[in-house]
Amino acid sequence: MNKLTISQVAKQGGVNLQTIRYYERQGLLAPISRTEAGYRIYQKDTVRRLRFIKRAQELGFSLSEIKDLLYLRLDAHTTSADIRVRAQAKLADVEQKIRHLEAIQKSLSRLIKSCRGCGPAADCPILENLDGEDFP
Amino acid sequence: MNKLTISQVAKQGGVNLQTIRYYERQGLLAPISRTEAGYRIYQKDTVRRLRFIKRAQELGFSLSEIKDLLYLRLDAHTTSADIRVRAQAKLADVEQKIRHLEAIQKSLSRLIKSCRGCGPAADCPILENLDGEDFP
DNA sequence: CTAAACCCTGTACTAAGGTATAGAGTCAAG
DNA sequence: CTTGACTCTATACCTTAGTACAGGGTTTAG
Repeated sequence: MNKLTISQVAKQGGVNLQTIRYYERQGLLAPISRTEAGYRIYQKDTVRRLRFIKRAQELGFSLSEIKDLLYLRLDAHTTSADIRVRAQAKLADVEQKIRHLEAIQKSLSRLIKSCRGCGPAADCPILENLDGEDFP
Repeated sequence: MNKLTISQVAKQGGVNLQTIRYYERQGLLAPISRTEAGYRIYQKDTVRRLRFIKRAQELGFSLSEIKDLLYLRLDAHTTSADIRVRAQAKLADVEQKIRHLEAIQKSLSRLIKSCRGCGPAADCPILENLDGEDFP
């Protein structure tokens, strides 16, 4: 048998059962058919797709971006270059976030250095800085 | 006059009027009093506090953390060291996020390098990797 | 035959940080 | 006195990625 119920898919994919239905609503995952009673029927392949989704998420892709990737893959006109473009855009995205966080890191480090950590909070250079006026 | 209406505060603070009320609900900002009709009355000081909130947000603090900072500052027992501890925790937090994103960056870069960008999507090493099985 | 275990749909809830709208009251100018 | 600008509260909506529950139908084991 190659057929799976929703709970088997969830268990094998390591996700919550509700998540499967959620992915279906989001257009990421569909059962191949239904039983007469309306129960969803899946193939073994679905577990593979779940893994695809999880890995892409780990790389920072959102569900809607992952949906795009999945549809791109289905389209015979899609080339390897098309996929690479998505990956490059995501990389640029991630690098942007890193730069932003590094700027925050620098500011925080500077503030922490400026604070000797003694005296009342009223004199704390960190709070003074947040208050504005004086510091850059 | 040192009194401000809600829309004056919003304009001077560069935020939406609704945001002022939202911050009040979150315990970050309170009017000094109300008119007989129930209109909020603020001081000039409120604009300073708004600036405090915005700067702290830029440093990656959440509103609830900012609320903590504000209450800490009000407490006469709070020392400069208490504030520094918060800043250090936030710095650790930010550095953790940077490391996470750098790991993603590495994986994406590796995948992009592995893809020559030609041929059909079916042969794309990026998609193959997401599918699993072979690659780490 | 019945109870447990499963499945269905639809809805509501979570975090965070707001934004928008409805319906009502208030205030100042002309 | 009316119009427009302002304010009030309460509620709903947005994003993302799910989770939970209610109320019902189905399937399977004993």
